Amino acid sequence: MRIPCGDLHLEATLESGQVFGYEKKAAGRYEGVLLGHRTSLSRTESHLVVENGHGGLSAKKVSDYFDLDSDLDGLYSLLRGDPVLERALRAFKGLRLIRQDAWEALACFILSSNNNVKRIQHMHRAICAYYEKRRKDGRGGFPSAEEIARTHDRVLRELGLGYRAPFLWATAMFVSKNPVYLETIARSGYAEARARVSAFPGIGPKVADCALLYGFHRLDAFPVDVWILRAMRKLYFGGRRADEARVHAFAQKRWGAHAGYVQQYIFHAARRGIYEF
DNA sequence: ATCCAGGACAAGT
DNA sequence: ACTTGTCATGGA
Repeated sequence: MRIPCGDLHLEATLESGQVFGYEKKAAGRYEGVLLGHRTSLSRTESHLVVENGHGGLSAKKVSDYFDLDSDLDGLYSLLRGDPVLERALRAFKGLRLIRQDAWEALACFILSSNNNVKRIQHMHRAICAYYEKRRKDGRGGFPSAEEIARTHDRVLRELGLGYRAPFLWATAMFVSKNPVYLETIARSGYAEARARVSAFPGIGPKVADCALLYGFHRLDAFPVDVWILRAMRKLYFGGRRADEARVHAFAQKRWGAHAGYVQQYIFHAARRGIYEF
């Protein structure tokens, strides 16, 4: 399948810490389970190339997944008006926020606390492998809340999740017993949605923002992790030790509905050494 | 070996 | 309201 798209930075999109299920197989080529389908992803100059052996994926679903129908011109003009953000734009224009599965995003970012991207990817791979192996059908991808809730949390520890295992298990239990709750969150305003997500065990303000941004496409969410904190302190607070809450409030006031995208560009630029800390 | 990683949480000021 | 110690685990 070939999808016309001039403005998608595939590498930045898949490697900027918003999804953990894609492996780079070669320069510019990735493999992973996209909306439940095993795929290989790559680009030409003008198209996104999706190889999907078993079928079942439509161009529209993929286009929606990569947010390709959203016009980013408003974001780009905002980024160009700020010398700090302009540098990130120049490096990673076409970085897009994926509309990934809400449950998977929620689960993955429970695993992200006090952790690094490489090991989160490793945990994701271990979890998928475990559940794929014990399924009757050959279905791939991240386990549903029901599947995880059915497992003993000792299994999750053995998969290497550490102290996060009981957090993930308890959240899976709640979500599987309250199947419409994620939709309730999706319909809530930002503050209420953030409070609801934060009520899950192992989810505080930062992970809640990640879940809202990546799992619910709430573009006003602004996750403040250690990278964002460092970058924002240096770039916007003159090196002062502003805490997470102040940085969060500053970003939402300054960037509003674009805060989530701004965060993604700053985060990736900081991690890739654009701002040289 | 010690420190750090897309933090959360409880306990102590 | 703000600071501190602790929680598994692997890589640097």
